[in-house]
Amino acid sequence: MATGRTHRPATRSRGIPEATVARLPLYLRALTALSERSVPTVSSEELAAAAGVNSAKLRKDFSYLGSYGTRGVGYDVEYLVYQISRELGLTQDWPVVIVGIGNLGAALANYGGFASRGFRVAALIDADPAMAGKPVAGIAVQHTDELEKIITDNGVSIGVIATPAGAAQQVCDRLVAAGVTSILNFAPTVLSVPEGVDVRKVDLSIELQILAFHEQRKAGEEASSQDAAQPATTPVRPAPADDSDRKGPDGDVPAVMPA
Amino acid sequence: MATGRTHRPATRSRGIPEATVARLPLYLRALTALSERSVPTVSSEELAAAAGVNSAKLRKDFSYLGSYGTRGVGYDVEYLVYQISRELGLTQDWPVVIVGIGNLGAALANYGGFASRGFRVAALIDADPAMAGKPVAGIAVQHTDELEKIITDNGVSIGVIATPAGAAQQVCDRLVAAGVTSILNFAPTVLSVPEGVDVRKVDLSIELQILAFHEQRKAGEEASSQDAAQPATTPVRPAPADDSDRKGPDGDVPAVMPA
DNA sequence: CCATCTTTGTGCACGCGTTCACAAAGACAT
DNA sequence: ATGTCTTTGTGAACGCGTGCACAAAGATGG
Repeated sequence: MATGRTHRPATRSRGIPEATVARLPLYLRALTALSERSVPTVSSEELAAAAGVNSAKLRKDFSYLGSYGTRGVGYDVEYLVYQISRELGLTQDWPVVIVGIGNLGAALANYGGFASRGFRVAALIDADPAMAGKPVAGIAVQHTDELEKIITDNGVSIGVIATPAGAAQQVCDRLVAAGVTSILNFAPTVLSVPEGVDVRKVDLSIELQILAFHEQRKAGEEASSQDAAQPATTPVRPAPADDSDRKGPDGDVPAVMPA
Repeated sequence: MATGRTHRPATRSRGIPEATVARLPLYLRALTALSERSVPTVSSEELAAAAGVNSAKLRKDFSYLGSYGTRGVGYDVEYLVYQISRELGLTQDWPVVIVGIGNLGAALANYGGFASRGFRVAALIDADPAMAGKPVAGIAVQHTDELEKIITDNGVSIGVIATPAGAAQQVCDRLVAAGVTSILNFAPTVLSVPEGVDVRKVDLSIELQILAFHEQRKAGEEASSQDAAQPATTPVRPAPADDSDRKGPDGDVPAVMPA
């Protein structure tokens, strides 16, 4: 996923497919809920329903971890919680730093799900000197100048970037230089990192745009013609030397455009 | 389930693959930046680098939209911005409601990227009566009781859920019943919705757990054995008939072993 | 101990997505 | 015009992920 250049297999994570890894937290959450209700065992069918996936997929996912089920019975909830936690590395403590304590950064710092499972907010960092010392979520914000020291002193390997887009790459570079090897990026920018550093991005506006696409498709089966027909700026084609037999702006793939 | 048609095409959105749709916002962002710098044209190679993807992939993605490039030159930036915007449905206005104005909800309401491109925060809704009338990001929070009326009056089709997990499904149901057909879910829960409703989820702790997995792998190439060996609760196996030679909690290298 | 029933674990096939590699198309110089 | 050079658009191959369908494994009852 890293925006680096080389194309890593990315899926050869010790034999466990990336798609499976992405679902393990989902299973873990469902299992934890069952555990709190003292449910001793669960079948793949039940657990799959709770996690919102196909039961065959769930069984195949678990098969990558080992044979932890009992045929005819199902899976032992507690045991599975432990196994998945261990596989995800949640049995150890992960100190995390959040850089950029604006609205979003503060919300993340206050987010309960953070500290709940293995993750601990080691520090909050912001570039604004006025923020320094101010407590957010019970933790005093520190200035960006301290970044390198904080990372090394606390052995932080996971960083969260919640800065404006303009500062993200610079912050990223400093985090990586200081030893961070996993980054969760909330800034709307593509981060480029060296090989071996993982980057995952959470991008609000991208998600909304994807929804808008499907929404338009759903609504625009027969009534979307006038909306996009007259934009502010006329969609003039770049005028390619010869404009005679162009297929037209809509080309051969009319997509949503009415015939 | 999707028993209606051919088992959930999901990707047959009129010829444009889902994976491509997910990248269009990325291209659009890079193109917008170029546009602001008054760059007239851009090659697939340059744009791909800016978006952090492979150039062949980018060209193929664009080919689904039509033939908008000029061989030997590249793509006209302005024209492409328009085409992608139109394809994503960003040439029209999308009123959005945010339900759950806690730390996260408030941060989302303040998020600039929201209103910037086609999306408009039509209302903020919270279940806490004390919040009602209080302005957040310049908009007065309204009580949950008004939810249905707000949706229908404003013609809202996109809803953002930023409530606690416990309330998410209920809120979701009400949104859908009121006419919302696209939901962006920030609550750590699996939402179940009827056919025809799109749900995208943004889950902080899942992203962190995925990072932790890779982090553990990177760090644990030779030192991960003792960490998980002594958990608080001993990972007792559910005691199957035979417990002889289990691979053990840290006997990794399970199933698939690369040749 | 045997028969039956439940549920796991997985072989297999299929389809989507990615990438390579190259022919087609157009710009540009002569 | 013609040739050369650049860059697009895409055919084809390959690999990953998904879901079906079933045999193996174990529980349970007689």
